[in-house]
Amino acid sequence: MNNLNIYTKKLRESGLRPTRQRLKICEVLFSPEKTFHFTIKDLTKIIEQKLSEKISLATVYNTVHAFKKKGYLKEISINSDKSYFDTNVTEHHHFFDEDTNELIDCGKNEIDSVNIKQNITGKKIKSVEVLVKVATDNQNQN
Amino acid sequence: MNNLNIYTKKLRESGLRPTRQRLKICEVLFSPEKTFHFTIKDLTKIIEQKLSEKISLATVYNTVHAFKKKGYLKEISINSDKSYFDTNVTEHHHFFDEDTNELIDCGKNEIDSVNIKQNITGKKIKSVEVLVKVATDNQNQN
DNA sequence: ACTTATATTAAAATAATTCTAAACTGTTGA
DNA sequence: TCAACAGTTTAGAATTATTTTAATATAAGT
Ligand SMILES: [Mn+2]
Ligand SMILES: [Mn+2]
Ligand SMILES: [Zn+2]
Ligand SMILES: [Zn+2]
Repeated sequence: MNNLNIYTKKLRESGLRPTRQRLKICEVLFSPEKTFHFTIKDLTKIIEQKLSEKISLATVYNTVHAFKKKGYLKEISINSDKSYFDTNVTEHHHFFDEDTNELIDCGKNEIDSVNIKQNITGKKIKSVEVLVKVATDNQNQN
Repeated sequence: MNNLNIYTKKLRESGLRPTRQRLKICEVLFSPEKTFHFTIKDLTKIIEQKLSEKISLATVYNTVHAFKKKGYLKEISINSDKSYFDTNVTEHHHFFDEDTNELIDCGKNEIDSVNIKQNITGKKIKSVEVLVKVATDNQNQN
């Protein structure tokens, strides 16, 4: 079974119609061997470059949100004014390079599992994630 | 020495002129006994309510960024399209209530110190913070 | 094929934040 | 004391990410 059929099946199973646009976006997001992080702008650029197809910005937003809702993408909290998304949907930690604004996965085995002693009444823990900010040593004294 | 003099001194020492607006904002941010989290919108609302003074939105932004640069405020990474600020500038962890969008401090003693085994070549760790997302148990299946 | 619910689209709307450029004010030193 | 200047405030415009709108197109079931 080729990728297209796999994506078609995956989408149908999620109750999402396998449209031309969604299949193209699946191809871009899920065919790379490695998972990666991206912004909507990044994704739009990749689509423009790798595909002959033009996909409207609204559709890119719609699709990314639909995929997130289905659990095929994760949104990452970064100190920034734009959203980052992650094709690695497992719970994991990140390094954030403040010099380059680059987000780097941190292997689960690189950080001991975080033990939380406190709990919020009536609330359940949905995720526990660590963000390690890094930068070059020369502290910028502006 | 009253608060105003303290803030005046603090600002002067930072190379910031103790203007009427900055002193008012200091009062709002730093006189409460407890630290707290806020957005620019929150702060603007507090200023409108608690103070006779009107402070322009641009000045609120300018001041918050100036205070952040001087280390009197911290910006918090939340999965959202607006920035949260924290008057607690010590390194600490947070709970984020996904139902209410509320940010709650997690005592340093409630989470064991996080040990990072990986390191990024040429980069220094600037901060290590944990974000615990919580929500009511009934998972929303939308 | 026909129907209908879904999806795509361009364009407009929204919302947070930053920029601009003019007016204002705190500080300094003659 | 006060002129001069750098730093600050301000309203409003600009920018940017994201969402909404409403019209058109398409997938899927009959
Ligand atoms: Mn910012
Ligand atoms: Mn969002
Ligand atoms: Zn990741
Ligand atoms: Zn806090």
